[in-house]
Amino acid sequence: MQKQETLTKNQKIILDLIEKSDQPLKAYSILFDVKKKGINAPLQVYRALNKLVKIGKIHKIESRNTFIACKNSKCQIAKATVFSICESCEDVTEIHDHKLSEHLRDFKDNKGMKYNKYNLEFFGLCKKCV
Amino acid sequence: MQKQETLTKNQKIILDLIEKSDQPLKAYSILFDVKKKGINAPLQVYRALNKLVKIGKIHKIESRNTFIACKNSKCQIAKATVFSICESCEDVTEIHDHKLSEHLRDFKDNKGMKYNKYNLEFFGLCKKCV
DNA sequence: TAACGCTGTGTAATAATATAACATTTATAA
DNA sequence: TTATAAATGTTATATTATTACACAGCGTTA
Repeated sequence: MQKQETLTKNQKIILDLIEKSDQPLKAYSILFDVKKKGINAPLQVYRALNKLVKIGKIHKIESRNTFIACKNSKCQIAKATVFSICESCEDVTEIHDHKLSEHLRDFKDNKGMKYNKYNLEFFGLCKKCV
Repeated sequence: MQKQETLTKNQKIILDLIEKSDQPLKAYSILFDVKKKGINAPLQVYRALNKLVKIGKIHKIESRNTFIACKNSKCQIAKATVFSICESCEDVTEIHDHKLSEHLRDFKDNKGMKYNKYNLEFFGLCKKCV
């Protein structure tokens, strides 16, 4: 078990906000929203975001510079992430596919590289936008 | 066949530079390097980069905001990219793994999403940095 | 208790990445 | 030739993220 009780005030405020949104949020939109709670500077937001990413509570969507809560309770460390992104409406969903995860986890290149993490982003059009 | 002869002057200058580097380059470091060739503004660089990405000559490493040439002559459109990234020395290699590509290409989620592109980034430590 | 290391805080300034808006030019196609 | 799509050059600005510094809180341990 991870000790999630140890989140600090700022970290909790920001995690709460992200968890309440089903879509990814941008750092500066988070900043705007938490100003009423006394968080005033970008750095305060980025520090909390970095920590939350580190402990696997949220993920960063690299191609969009946004942050989304991890719904998978098992996913305690951000080692392996797969997202589906609609290029029209920007809707993002985290994918948990056992078979795919297996393949990615087991992947070996021919360079002797030691992997500890991966991030996969699928792009396309969702049902609504097709 | 793609008509690669149709690259414009700016596009050629920037593609040349990226191709000569075996490691990914940042937009503003490219800008610095091409100033002597009369390219003066960020937008000129970004326009060329975007075009080159679009036609598959280069790829963007999303987690690093850098651009790397595609060594695979078949890779004419940037639909499917896999990179290995060393978190210590930041060395980046493009991976072409047939089996992996098959799995990714064939991936279907349960949302009825229509994919046209994916990007996968593996992180770890390269031989030198282990 | 005191000294230390570690993590987090608050604040100001600034760096790094990327785009908007506009006028103009060049290339391609009808 | 005209028109139309794509690229250019330029200025300004938006967006994303970090550096630097002073300090507070907490657990360890000497």
